[in-house]
Amino acid sequence: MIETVRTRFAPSPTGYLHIGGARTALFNYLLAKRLGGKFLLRIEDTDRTRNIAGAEQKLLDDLRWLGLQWDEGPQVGGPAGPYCQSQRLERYAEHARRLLDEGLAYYAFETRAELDAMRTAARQSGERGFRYPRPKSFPAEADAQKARDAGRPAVLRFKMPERDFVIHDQILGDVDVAASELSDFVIVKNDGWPTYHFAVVVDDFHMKITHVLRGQEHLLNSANHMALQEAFGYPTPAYAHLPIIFTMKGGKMSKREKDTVVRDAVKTSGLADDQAMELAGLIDADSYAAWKKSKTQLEAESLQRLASGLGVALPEIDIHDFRKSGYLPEVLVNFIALLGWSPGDDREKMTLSELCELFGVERVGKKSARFDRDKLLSFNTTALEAASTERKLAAFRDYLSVNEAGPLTGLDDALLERLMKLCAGFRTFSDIVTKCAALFAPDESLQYDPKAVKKWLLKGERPGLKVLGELRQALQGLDDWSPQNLDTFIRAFAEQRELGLGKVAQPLRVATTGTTISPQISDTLALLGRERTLARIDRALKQIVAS
RNA sequence: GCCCCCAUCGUCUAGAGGCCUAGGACACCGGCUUUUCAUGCCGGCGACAGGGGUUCGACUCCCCUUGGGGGCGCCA
Repeated sequence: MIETVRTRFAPSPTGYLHIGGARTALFNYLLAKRLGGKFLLRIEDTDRTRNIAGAEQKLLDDLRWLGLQWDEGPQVGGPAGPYCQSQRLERYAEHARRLLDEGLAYYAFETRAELDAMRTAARQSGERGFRYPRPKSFPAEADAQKARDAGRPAVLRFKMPERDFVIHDQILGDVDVAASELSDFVIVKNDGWPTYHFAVVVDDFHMKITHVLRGQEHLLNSANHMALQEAFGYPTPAYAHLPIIFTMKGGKMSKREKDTVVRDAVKTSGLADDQAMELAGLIDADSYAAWKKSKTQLEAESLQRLASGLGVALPEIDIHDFRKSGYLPEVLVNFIALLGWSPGDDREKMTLSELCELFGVERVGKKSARFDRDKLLSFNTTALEAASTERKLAAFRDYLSVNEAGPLTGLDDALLERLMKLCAGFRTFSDIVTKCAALFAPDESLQYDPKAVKKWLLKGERPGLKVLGELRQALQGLDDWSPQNLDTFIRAFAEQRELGLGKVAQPLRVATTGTTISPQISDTLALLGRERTLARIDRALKQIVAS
């Protein structure tokens, strides 16, 4: 009988799904679909200190948003559940018991500080990395209790076989791991919870996982896992270690990139420390100093506050970031698929179902892939252009739903559709917002971009202001406020004064939107309506002349 | 420091010894379209890291060097 292919994605609930995780999830999903198997989702929440409330739900939402629905896992169930490791503790305990009874695991009582000291010493003196010194004889159960009573930690370590391992990797080929590189690693923590290495082996077996696709940073871990599988008599799944995703600068793409961007912005802005701290809403000068020296990361909210205070945009890292920026999920899926994989020809644009047909581990490369935001943007632009109105409308609504309420939030479908038409060529939904938000904001809140005002209204002899005044008068007499008529009117006006259209449109645009960016001017005015257009021009005339 | 992985245009990649004068996409540069922004269209620039082998022949195979990256947790 041919074994059913079963893959899994096993994130830990520490935040939103990020690009690297999404790629891993996607490849596992594709492999399962390609081979007619099942894709499972498992939550690895064995680190109680790192678990973040609500993160699991976010993870699931992001996965679903991408269209990567799991066949078994949280919220859908399945025969191998529960699918949260925190709900499978008895199983790990049984397995630990088994190893302990067979003399394949033993208690260890070092504190973290002691271990740190041992590691430092090992790294300084020896050429080898640190290996935990296995005791001649293993402590008894009673010793563990004694240690705990004395306030010492008690963990369980696995007795690593003294031999080399060969990882048969479907992407990298055979990778040798020397015995000297392996050590008696911890399988049960002091709090009684399993470590990742331990839980993953137990669960992958009981969930009948046949293929494990994960990031290359896990490569050497596989030896640990194989040793454990051997100890339990469990088969080793097929391994495939995916190339790491880099930032354009090189180096693993991680949330840290956000810190880097803001840190650099703080430095170039020359902002004083106390001002920066106030912006970020921080009170602890020491932790701020540590952050500034790249030693720590700021928590998301402070980072966001600091970034917007400095007027810099945080780079998108999490899938949710891209969603908020107005990317299409199908584009993200398409683009992420190309990070380390290619169909083998010049084809680049593919839907999820096409990917399901085409995907294969054989075509996954070994080289790490840089995440090229420009190319993603281009993909999004093209896809948006090609998408049906219904699709775009739904996506636009989704975009608005994940962004804080703005001027466009309450608009009806007809209006949103109209905006998309007027903004043809937009690259993300955010483009539409930047282009149209001013039109739906209250007149009083209008901000004038000083540069735009200077260039189009105040420069030289102020021809712009003069034109605007004349325009105001002429517009006053115009009753048919349709875009067509406005267009005719503006063209005629320009022709009459022998002015280029820009000389007419730009002063109008600045006066009515405060910026040089908006839909075509006739549409801009039509959208605004007669009264508001005139009111805005009056307001501009008054404010700018006064300045 | 030690171990492991990787190496084709700036970036993602095609290339499985002769198909390569190395193809595509993004970026970039130039031009066109244009009332702003953004699209769109046309054209251009642009790579086999270096050195040794193997072979009639190497981008493709082997070795070394160099460069890049990852791992070395009671994180996953």
